[in-house]
Amino acid sequence: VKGQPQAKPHASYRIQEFSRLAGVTMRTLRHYDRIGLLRPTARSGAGYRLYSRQDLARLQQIIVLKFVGLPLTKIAAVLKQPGALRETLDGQRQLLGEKRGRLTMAIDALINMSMAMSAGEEPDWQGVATTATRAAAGDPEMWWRTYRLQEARRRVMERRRAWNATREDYELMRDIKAAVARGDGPSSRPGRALVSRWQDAMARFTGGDPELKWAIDLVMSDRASWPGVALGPGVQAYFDVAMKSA
Amino acid sequence: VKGQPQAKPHASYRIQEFSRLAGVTMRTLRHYDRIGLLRPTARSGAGYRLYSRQDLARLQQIIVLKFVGLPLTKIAAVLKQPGALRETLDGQRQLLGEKRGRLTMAIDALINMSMAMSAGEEPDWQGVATTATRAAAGDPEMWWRTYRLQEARRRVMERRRAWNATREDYELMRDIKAAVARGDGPSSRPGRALVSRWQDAMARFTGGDPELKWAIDLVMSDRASWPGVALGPGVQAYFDVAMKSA
DNA sequence: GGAACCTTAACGCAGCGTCAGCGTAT
DNA sequence: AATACGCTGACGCTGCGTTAAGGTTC
Repeated sequence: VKGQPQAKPHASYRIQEFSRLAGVTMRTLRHYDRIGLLRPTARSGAGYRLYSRQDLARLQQIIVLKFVGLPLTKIAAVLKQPGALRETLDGQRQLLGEKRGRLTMAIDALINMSMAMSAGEEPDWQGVATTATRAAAGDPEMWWRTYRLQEARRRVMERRRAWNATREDYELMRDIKAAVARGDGPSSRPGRALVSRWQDAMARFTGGDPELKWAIDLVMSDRASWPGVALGPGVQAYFDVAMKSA
Repeated sequence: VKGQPQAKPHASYRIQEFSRLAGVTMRTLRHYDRIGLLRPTARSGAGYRLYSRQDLARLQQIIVLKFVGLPLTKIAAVLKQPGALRETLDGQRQLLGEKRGRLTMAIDALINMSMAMSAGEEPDWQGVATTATRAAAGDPEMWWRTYRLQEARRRVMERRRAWNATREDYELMRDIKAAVARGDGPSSRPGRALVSRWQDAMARFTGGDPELKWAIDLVMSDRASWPGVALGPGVQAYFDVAMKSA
């Protein structure tokens, strides 16, 4: 009755074959069906689920979104409203970054405990407990901020290594310094042009990476602790404006 | 009846005060009580839970162990058998490292998708899906290993930056090279002494950090891809023996 | 006697794994 | 008639949050 050799035309995969094809379990597929996340294209007379190629494409999207940590309900939402995808993913990136920060803290705690025990001491339960409760509460206390800052610095440095500044960039810095020296602020007429040039440069630097943008923002907002890299308050003002309106 | 001003002597904290003291919710305390993880020292006549200082100490240990990702059942186990603590923590370190690796992969995936979308393209759903299923399965395929390797390299490099080699270390390397040149292998009589010196040096380098040891092992086992750092197969043999028997 | 505090019991949550009990295709 | 495959419940798991309905202390 069926003759096609390769391409199954319609909705020809039964659940087992389909699950192996996609690398998920059958139980998962039934679950997705029940909650309405991925309904098979058709059902056989006996009620067998019949999946198609389109189903596979959709399932792969689901897998990816699950991999980046989205809950199934949000996955359903973004698949229904693809316009919100960008935003959702960017938010997710932020979130994963924080998670990684906490993981790093936990790993560091383990290292410290390990070292203490190697030295025959008791681990500092109380100290770690304080850090832990703060981190769990998402408390923006010193410790936590420090970690986010570290992560942010790491990212900015990484990017900077892979980056080679163009002549434009140097000219921009020169022009901004000159403007500051003349007393032109970022909201003056020539200043606004500089701000927009700065934004362009930043966009090139970040490559449209919002996490990197956040990182830069974080690092710059910590300028109090920057040692010798004083840009001067005038230049700083340019940065602030460029950042806020970007 | 009670007169002590500061130090509550016996079991004087009721649940609310105690929860605030420790930074956990009352519900959590009740939960721990029910599952037998942390029973209050006493109960009042009316059945109120009464916690003591010892309870606080134990709770802090629990908090720490939870922070590093141990499930409550395992926490109960290691608190009952403190001898297994070392091992448990080391295993946990390994596990968290892997988790962080997967998080990094997810973040990278997000970055790639973000870049694709910025360029007006569709994200590579299928490609990411493959990676995702492999990572989820803990599949020791290329990708996965690559990530573990990257992490391992990062750790070794980090440590190396903070490390300054002593004269002993240089002498050790010289001696080993000499031994190899003479044809003495790691199982020869003089060779065994060198192996044990190497182990000592490694112990100093890792500071008793098993994750770092794993990292070194991983990086070294990938020697095929080391570019110019050829130690020569003779030296390599020393390393392998030292590593295996450490 | 009212406010603040305590108790137990029980449902809900996310994302499936894992039976159990029963049809279907071949 | 055996075997592999499919179906729908329904409970279990983790670590609590969150009512609900009621006692205790001051």
